[in-house]
Amino acid sequence: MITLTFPDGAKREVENGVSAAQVAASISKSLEKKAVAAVVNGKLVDLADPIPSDATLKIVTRDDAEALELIRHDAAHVLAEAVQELFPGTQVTIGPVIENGFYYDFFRNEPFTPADFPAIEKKMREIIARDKPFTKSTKTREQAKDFFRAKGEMFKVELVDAIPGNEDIKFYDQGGWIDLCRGPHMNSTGKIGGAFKLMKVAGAYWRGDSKNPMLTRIYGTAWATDKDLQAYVTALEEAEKRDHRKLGREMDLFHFQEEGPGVVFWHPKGWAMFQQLIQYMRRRLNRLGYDEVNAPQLLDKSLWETSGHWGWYKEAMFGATPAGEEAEDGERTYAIKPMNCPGHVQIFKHGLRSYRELPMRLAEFGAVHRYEPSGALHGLMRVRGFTQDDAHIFCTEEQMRDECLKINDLILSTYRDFGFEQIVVKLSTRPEKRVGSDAAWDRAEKIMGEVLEQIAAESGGKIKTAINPGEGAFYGPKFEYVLRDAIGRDWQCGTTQVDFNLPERFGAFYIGEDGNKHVPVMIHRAICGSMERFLGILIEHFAGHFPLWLAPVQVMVCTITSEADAYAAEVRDALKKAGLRADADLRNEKINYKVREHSVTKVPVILVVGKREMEEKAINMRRLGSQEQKAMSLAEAVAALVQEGTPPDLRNG
RNA sequence: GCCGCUUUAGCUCAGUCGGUAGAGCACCGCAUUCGUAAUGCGGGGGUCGCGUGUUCGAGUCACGCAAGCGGCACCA
Repeated sequence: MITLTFPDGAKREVENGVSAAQVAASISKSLEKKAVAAVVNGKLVDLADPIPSDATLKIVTRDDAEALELIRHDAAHVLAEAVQELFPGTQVTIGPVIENGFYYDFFRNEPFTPADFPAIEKKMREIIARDKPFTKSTKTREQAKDFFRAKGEMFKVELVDAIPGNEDIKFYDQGGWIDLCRGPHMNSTGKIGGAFKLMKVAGAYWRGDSKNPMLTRIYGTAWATDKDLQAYVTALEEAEKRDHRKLGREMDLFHFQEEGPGVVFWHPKGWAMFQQLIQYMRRRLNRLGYDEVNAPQLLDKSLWETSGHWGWYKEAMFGATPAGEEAEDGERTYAIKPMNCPGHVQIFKHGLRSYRELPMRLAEFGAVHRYEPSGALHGLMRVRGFTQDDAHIFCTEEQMRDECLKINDLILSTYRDFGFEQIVVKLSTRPEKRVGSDAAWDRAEKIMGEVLEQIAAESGGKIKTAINPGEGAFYGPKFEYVLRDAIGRDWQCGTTQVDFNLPERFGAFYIGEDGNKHVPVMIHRAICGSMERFLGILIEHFAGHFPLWLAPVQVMVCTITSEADAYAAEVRDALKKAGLRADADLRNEKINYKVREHSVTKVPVILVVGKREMEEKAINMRRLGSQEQKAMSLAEAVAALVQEGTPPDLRNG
């Protein structure tokens, strides 16, 4: 006999090796019917699995949170069966659960298209209606491979080979259709229900490697209830509405055009925001002992050979030579900078540096260009020309830890100023492609690891941390700061990279207290990362409804009749004089029309002026997203807007 | 870069079987001076992404290229 402990603490003695299904049946008829899987000792398992020893047991019903991933996983299997039934000869590969749904990768000479979805979904519903049980069996490695070879499923044969030797080769049968699977599954296909939908087709490399063949991936979403599915679809539509490319056009912030793939044309309004962002960062850096510099856009490629970038990243760099055939240095190849570090090392190297000058913090809003793969480009989020809020800190090894913590404070407080509270810090360790000795990497990673622990400890559990093995830069380990936006998407923005290599490669040194030459440690760091991308994130985070200090046009003064034109200009000028970005709409249009137009372009404050206001030196204020009207004197309005429009770093308290 | 899809007016989109292009908004003009999300009337605007081919004839069909979109891969 074994003892089972239920979530409520109740215990029960049962025969050794009974299944959760039998336990459920022994508790009640209704539980037997509702049970779809079980959690044994914290692990999700099949309902039919025998329970070998004393354990905690939770019977999972379809309504439980644990069932959702099973619904999705089971749906992936049903998708594969449906596809093979409809399109014989299609090979199946893998079909995992992902956030909000599942996908399945198929190999077929003809690609699928969304036009195939209705037929596939119909077939899936048929299979679900059959409500066949999922039954598990195991095969030996050879049996498994023979089984798939016989069916021409060559990708599956490869998968069998990839399963670690100590693991069972498990199969799930769902009414005759059988797939290799680690499990677990619910007890029958009928439990999947109807709240699923195929979403899109896409290409994906077999086993995630671009050297492998391309498969066709079908993505689906699946939920416990139709209501959840509908909520998800609605959320997607909402996300689409705040797409920064759409808002960028509607708000007249920027554009792209064919002659400049991946480079931004910033319009006056977008550039106003860009400048606000830079000025905010600049003020913060000034107070923290950074010196702003500017290094050349174009430098002889030898500098990048020295840094190692030419070796690793040549394919992703823009080269440049003089265009005239008669040019004196026609033979020389320059590179447009993809990074600011070599430039900053040159500034550090210029003149003899003393340990007294350390830490030396050189900051630059550096425009860099990278030849990103065409398929990677995505609005402002991934571009070929962008501006980094970059800085390099030259310091001693002893100062490194403290500098990393200061950078951490700067990054976290910056994100807070923009309303990002949920942040994850990840430590990326040495990649395969790297420079420098293992001893140097050991030291750097050790210190970074300790700093990471300190960051987590000091945040009181608010900041989550993680390790990304092998994801570091080629010259050193790095912290990646990932923030979560208003609709739950994660973005990697800030980064801190510790570098024991580049200063040495460039022959940078300082004179120490002992009178000898020492190589400094270099810390690379960015807060926003790319200003373009950060603005894209802000646009989507705020859905265009920016806080007043960031809004491209802060105030629009609208007249009701032309009688008030002169007064409206006076109001606008008063606002401008107070440092606000204001404009006046004196067009001969109805006030409804003006209110609508400026609301559509998301101007946060509309000041309406008519005869009444003109006579009283007053305004009538309307805020974006509200229909409320507030009458107040012009002086009051200016004072209130100046107060509200003050950037967070300049506010008192 | 890879797979798939898309590209028609500034924007959103229609355009049948291959017969020489259309709407709404925007823009311009006139009228209207009006109190918080679209005033009316009139007008101008397109080498149908670029190129080649098929055809008597191409926005429409084929091929190539480019850019964009959705993924994958990549992201110093």
